[in-house]
Amino acid sequence: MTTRCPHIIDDDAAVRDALAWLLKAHDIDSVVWSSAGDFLQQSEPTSCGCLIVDIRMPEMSGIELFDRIRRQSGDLPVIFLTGHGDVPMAVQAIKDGAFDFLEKPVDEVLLIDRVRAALRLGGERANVAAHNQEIQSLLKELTIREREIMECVLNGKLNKVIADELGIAMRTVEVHRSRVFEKMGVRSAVELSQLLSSVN
Amino acid sequence: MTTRCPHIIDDDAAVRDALAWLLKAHDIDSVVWSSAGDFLQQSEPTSCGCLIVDIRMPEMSGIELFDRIRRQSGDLPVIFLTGHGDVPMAVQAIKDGAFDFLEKPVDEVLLIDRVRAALRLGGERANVAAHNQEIQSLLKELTIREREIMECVLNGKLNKVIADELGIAMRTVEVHRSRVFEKMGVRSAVELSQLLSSVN
DNA sequence: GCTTCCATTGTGGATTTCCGCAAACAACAA
DNA sequence: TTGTTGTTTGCGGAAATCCACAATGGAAGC
Repeated sequence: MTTRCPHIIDDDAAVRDALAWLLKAHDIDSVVWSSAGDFLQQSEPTSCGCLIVDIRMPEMSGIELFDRIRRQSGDLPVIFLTGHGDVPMAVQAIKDGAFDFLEKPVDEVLLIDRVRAALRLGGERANVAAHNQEIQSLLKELTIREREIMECVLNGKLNKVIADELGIAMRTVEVHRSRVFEKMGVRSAVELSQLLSSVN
Repeated sequence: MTTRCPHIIDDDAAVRDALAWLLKAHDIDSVVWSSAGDFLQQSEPTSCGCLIVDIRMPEMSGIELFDRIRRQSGDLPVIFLTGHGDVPMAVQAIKDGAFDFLEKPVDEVLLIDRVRAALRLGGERANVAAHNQEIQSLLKELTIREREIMECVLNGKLNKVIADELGIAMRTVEVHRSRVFEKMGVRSAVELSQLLSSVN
């Protein structure tokens, strides 16, 4: 929830400074990196609102970087910049979930617009991710048995049925069920179902 | 559930016949159209599994067609073919939800692969759409009051609370609630919640 | 050995849901 | 006028949920 801003990755110092300057001229602070590796290792995950990546880099290509970001930094909106892009590359990037794919020289107005949109989307995604994170940590608090009972409850089974299937007393099911609700912070099976519907 | 196959739209008879022949050589039947308008007006919606569209057409461009398909025929996977495509066009197409964007001359193996994938996706989408259609038609059977009570139930409210909020007797709520379950073909609030989670 | 956590079960009562049977009232169509 | 549909309500009982209080046994950790 802090100051999420675009991070620029480009091996050409002149280019990335020009980009940063352009953004700054539109009141957008940014962070620059000279390589994808530096970004992945040193960047503060919470500071990054979107990525602007030059696709023609030594060491690690933008596409390759994109793959790693998917795993590490969650789903950050990535704007690819390229001087030598072709259609298949652009298609693949977008299909893989890139936010945009722009050719250099890029129209300034267009770029600023896309950066703003990417930051907006990045913020939304971060919120969703944070929410999912909360749910996951709640789920982690459940014991195995509780998770088991929860599954049954989510399948709409009655306590009696669950008790029968698991070969335990109904009272036990009630206790687990109650504890699941308590730990998950809900008060009914419906709430639980809706809470988890966004995750699963 | 009948024989969904690719539909080819191209104003050049030689091209579309060549495409149809190529597909046939791989055991894929297809239907050809000489214009987007013809397709939109005359095609049987249930016969179409995916679209192969040349983007350089008179009358109506592929992009324009794509827009109309979105509205009319649901979400059919669309493979764009183009001889003069550029990166921005491709990016826009994919972002708008096109299945793929291929440049001519297209590699035969690649095309066949993409067509097969598009057909597969088209089948899945058709199933999902059919399922949603069913749910929608079920929802349409509900009376206004029933929908109202359903909303409350989905919010996890107890009958007592609902009755209080709506200023009616608890028994009335029970009746509506019961009828909602009956009409929607579920047996509990949880099932109802999960049934609707995919739609809403 | 002791503590903590987990799973288990019981009793008993309050609350809620589920449901059949019965019926009143209004709006609207045949 | 008659019939249908939607909304409303009551009664009463069976079934299920919710919950406080109380307790046992096993496994893991200190």
